[in-house]
Amino acid sequence: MGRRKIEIEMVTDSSTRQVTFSKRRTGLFKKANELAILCAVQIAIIVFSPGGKPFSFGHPNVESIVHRFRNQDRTPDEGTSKGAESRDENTTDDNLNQKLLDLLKRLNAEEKRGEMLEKMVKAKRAAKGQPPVDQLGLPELGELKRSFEDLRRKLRDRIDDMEAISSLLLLAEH
Amino acid sequence: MGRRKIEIEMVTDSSTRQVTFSKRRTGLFKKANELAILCAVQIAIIVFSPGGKPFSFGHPNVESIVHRFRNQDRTPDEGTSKGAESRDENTTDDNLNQKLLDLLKRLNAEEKRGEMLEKMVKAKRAAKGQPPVDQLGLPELGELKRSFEDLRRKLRDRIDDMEAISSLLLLAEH
DNA sequence: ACCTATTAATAATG
DNA sequence: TCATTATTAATAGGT
Repeated sequence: MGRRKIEIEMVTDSSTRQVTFSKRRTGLFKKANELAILCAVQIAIIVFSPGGKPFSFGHPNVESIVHRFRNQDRTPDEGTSKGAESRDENTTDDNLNQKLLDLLKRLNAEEKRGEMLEKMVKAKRAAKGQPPVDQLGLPELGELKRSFEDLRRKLRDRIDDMEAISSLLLLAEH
Repeated sequence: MGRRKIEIEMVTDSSTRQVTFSKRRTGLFKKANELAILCAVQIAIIVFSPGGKPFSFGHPNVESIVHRFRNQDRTPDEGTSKGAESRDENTTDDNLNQKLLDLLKRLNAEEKRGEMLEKMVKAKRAAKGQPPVDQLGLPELGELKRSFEDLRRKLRDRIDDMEAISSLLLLAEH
């Protein structure tokens, strides 16, 4: 739909590619907005430009949709209301209970990890008098970084768990 | 672009709305795929149908893009390499050092908080024999939920800190 | 940024 | 949901 038809393959000229990206990103976000309004649905788009810059569109916003997606909350409004739906509340509450236990287990694991990091830094400091972190050797720096990244990953998972639990608690509250 | 022009407002007839959703979702994903290929970029779309069912498109996949977005990793290839940039490394490293200390302080604070939660649950269990969480009274449930939400907030903050630290460590590694 | 010839998406219909 | 097609909307290339 332009002056001539183009093949769907990488645009080789980087300047042209950037222009194409801008135009098509605009078009895509416009389409997404129309879809959201026409059909009253939630939608999120994340795209990184050729230069690595993030662009996003969200209706109503990106985070809530990512969150909903991660928690896979199916809320089909297809209201085939079948009254008296086999009270499987026990299952739900068992899940909640199990999730709490898992969470606490992870809390302990990560406390240990946090202590490890702390010890590591302290050991380094003790060994070299009062050397700030920038005095650490390259290998240790790498190790420290990996530890942080690992811890961060675990924390993210834990946050997801907590969100799930919060939801369940909210439900339990009526 | 159909037999007649339509206004961008919610389609009232639910059947028509579902059809519109299907068609436009297909079109949107196709456009997203073209954008990804033409411009060699990463893109993710999450959309919930009018019935609440999740649909997603990801190039190369949704999760990695959401992750990259959350970590806000800017990797602009705009290589305006200015050599020898005024060595303010001391400032940077002092910041890093301070951030590490702050982080460790928070780690301790949250370990305590985690223990509190654990104690709370245990106390409840002890008091009532072996009652699962669903046996907690409403006030206690609310309290537990608030604790979780508070802890979650703190964890989020800590993740931000850790990301900053990771970046700094990456820089320090050259 | 803007223009516009041309292609592509899609609303209505079967 | 699938196919057709009249019509509108997006956009490639040029300025």
